[in-house]
Amino acid sequence: MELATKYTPQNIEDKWYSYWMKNRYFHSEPDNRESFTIVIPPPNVTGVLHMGHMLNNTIQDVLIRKARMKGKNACWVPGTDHASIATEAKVVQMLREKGIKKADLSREDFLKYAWEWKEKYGGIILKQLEKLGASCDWERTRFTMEPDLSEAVTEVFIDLHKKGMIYRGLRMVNWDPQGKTALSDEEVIHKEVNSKLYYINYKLADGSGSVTIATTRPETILADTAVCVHPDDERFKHLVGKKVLVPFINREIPVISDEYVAMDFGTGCLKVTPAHDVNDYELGKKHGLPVIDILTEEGFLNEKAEDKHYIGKDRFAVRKQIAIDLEEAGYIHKIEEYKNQVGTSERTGAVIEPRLSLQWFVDMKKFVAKNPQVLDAVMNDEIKFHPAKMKNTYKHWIDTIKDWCISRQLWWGQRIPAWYDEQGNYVVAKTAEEAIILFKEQSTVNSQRSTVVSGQWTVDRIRQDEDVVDTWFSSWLWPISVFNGFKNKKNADINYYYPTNDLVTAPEIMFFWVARMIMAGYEWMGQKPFSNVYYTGIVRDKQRRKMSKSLGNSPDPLDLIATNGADAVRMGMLLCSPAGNDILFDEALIEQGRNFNNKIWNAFRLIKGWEVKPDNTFSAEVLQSNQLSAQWFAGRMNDAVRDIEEKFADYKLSEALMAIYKLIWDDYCSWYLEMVKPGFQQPINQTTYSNTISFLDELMRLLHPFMPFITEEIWQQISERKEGESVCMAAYPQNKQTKTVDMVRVFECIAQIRNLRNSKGLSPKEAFAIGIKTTQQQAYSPYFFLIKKLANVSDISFVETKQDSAILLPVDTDEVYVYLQLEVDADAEKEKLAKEIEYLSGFLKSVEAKLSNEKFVANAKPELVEKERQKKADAEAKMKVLEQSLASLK
RNA sequence: GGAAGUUUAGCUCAGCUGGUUCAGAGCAUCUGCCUUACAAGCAGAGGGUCGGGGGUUCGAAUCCCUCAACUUCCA
Repeated sequence: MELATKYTPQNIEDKWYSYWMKNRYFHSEPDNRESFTIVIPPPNVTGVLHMGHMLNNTIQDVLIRKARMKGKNACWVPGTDHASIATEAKVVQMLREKGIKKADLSREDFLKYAWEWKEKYGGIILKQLEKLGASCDWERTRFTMEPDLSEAVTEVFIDLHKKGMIYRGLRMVNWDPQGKTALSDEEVIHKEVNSKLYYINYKLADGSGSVTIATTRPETILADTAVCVHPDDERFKHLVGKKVLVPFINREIPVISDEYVAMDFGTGCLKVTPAHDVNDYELGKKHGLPVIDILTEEGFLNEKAEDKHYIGKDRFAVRKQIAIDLEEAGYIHKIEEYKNQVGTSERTGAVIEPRLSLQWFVDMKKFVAKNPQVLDAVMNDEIKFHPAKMKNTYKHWIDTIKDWCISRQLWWGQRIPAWYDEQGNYVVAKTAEEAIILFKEQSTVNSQRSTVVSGQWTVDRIRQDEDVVDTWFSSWLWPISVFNGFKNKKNADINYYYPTNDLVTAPEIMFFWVARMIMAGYEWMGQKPFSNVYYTGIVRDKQRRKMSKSLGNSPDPLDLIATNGADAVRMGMLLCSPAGNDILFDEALIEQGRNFNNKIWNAFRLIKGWEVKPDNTFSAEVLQSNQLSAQWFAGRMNDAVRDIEEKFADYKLSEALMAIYKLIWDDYCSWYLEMVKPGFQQPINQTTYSNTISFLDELMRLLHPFMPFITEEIWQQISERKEGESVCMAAYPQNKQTKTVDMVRVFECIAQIRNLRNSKGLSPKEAFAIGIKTTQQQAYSPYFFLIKKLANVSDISFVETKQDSAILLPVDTDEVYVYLQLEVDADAEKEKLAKEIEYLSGFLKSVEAKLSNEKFVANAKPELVEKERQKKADAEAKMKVLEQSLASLK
């Protein structure tokens, strides 16, 4: 059957993925082999595959496939996380489209809809990963909200609470008025925005004048409870202790002094709004100021704002309106353009409102103090970061760690296992029944302390906390919970797979996830969760812009796969992504991958088309040449395998891939295949054919982790394979001791002749004879056949002197004479030679300078000095050749 | 405002603990070829004062100082 000249991945990829699945190659069960485990960074159930996922999962797949071929028991656990805010928003929107309001639903009904939604759409992203070729153990797919994993979350919450590392407290938190929930610090993204700085006059209550404050948030003046100046500020000293009136509502508030105020910012007078600013809150606490919260959970002004013009309106609408009103009423001193940082919600994009509320927190300082390995393991490389520079950022975060706000005012997620009685006392327990027991115990303890706590505790008289925990509070348990390490601490899976080996993730979630997994690992397993963390870059477009839906600059990965094949896309992504560097994605990269596919495909076509005959029907010359060629390539491959192994060890995947690319394209295709290729419609000898096939077999195995599909297709075709065999499970090539063949001079000779043809415009079809002057005939004599074949030379002989008409080509320290009746441009030749002599003499001079420098000879390592001497000798020999040929031109 | 990182060819990046005239790879570019595996290809070629300045050293892309630009993280 004739094979097409172009490789078409489409049918091939689906065919092999089904084959792999059918044979369950990706499924892992504990056995006596060494384990190699990766847990996927669970994508959101709401997610669809984007370029970042492509990169991230390609890398994981390369690592896991390689480990599998190395004979390890490879297990890549897939799954998704429930993404409480994002999913809840999606479900709310879906309901709205159906005309249902969330507020009209009970929690149970809402969750029913949410689960329905999850069942319908939650698996999309995992299906998409199959297209990429991801070799996940799909039988182990987990979801952060499935019962076992949820139970782990509850247990961990209770455990931490018992250990005193979870507390409930009234704090200033990051409030997302759109999601109507608190967020952790990590979920807030600071953005610089253009805004305005309003200078507003506050009248003194005694009528003796006014003070001017500066603010970017004039709507919050209605929540002001003081004006503050610096105690050393001479301008305002006389005002301290007086009262000023809040515009419009004329509330009397004091002028206080505190060193917190920056005298040189704005007017030096700061309005203090404890309910709506973190710093003001602290200031308020210090000075005993009242807290007036004028905002609702949606960010609308409430009745505490007093002025009915503004009550019930959105904070931004009020900001505009009040600015106008203040101006009209003559309160505005001036308005300046101003750039400031505004926190926004990572999920909804809403501007974050600092809000005082009662939330649950993890005491992170205590946690880290209890588990010092969290920092130490990373710093001493027990957990290696790739690239290592990420350690700095990690350390900084740990050193300045802040408490983690884990409660979310949502329904989609694990409900906080805290129970309240009618007096507002609470206990933390798994079930209502257990809570009641705890309440009773607590009451006994309390009454012994003679504090009488009244109350009857029954299931219907206590209520569970309405809130759920942060999704990351599930995710940080992932490497443990996917193996049921909480449910059954000693089960076979967790014993076998934990700690996992590699984690591949984006640097953006180092704090969200990586750091917290490390914390959880030490706290509950007493061990690190993984040994290596590979941080991928961010996928950007050519203009370095982050790829995003809103910019529309991201190609659809599935389209890319459909048109170019997964192998091409994988290669395109990997080639340009050294660890930790952003990748500037360009479809031209995929083209390179596609071309590479095609190159491999055509090499395969060539070999497949050969007619094979027994060795004894070939001349000794051909047999010897082919044997040497095979030896040479075996040596090259062996070097490459070693090199690739080193690059893998350093997690330099793009370099490893490049090494394979060059091995296949340059060494195998451009050199080896050309060396052994028989003439048109000529047969090839059996031994060479077998060698060529086994080389290709090995190359396919080397490349398989990067380009799984084409390698499988070809691997299956080049030899008889048994049912159930796959390159997935074939042994990864290993470095072995082989006899290397030095063909450097032969290659250079060929290159020089080709170069001559090129520069002289000679047809490659026109053969000519050459003579070689060398002291090392054995470097050439076995290769006459090859030189003739690859450089189209008709005859080769060793000579002592150059014929007048011959053209001289320097090859190392040898001379190659080309016998051609050719007009030689003597001047141009002379110039060329002169240039080279000049270069060499410069080189010699620098070497001699080194050698005559006593300090160099004295200080440098002896082998280095020896090397320099060798360099000198070589250069001198080469110089002689050049000078002779220059002389011969004269 | 605090911290870290980056700066090497047109582009993306390698260059470890100083030591081949050390400046390298892929892509792109240019030249010549439809040579029956592949034009998605073949054979070649050209491209860089290693961000600027200063220092240490026999010797600096590599170490130190300084300036500049960019990026990221934290507040």
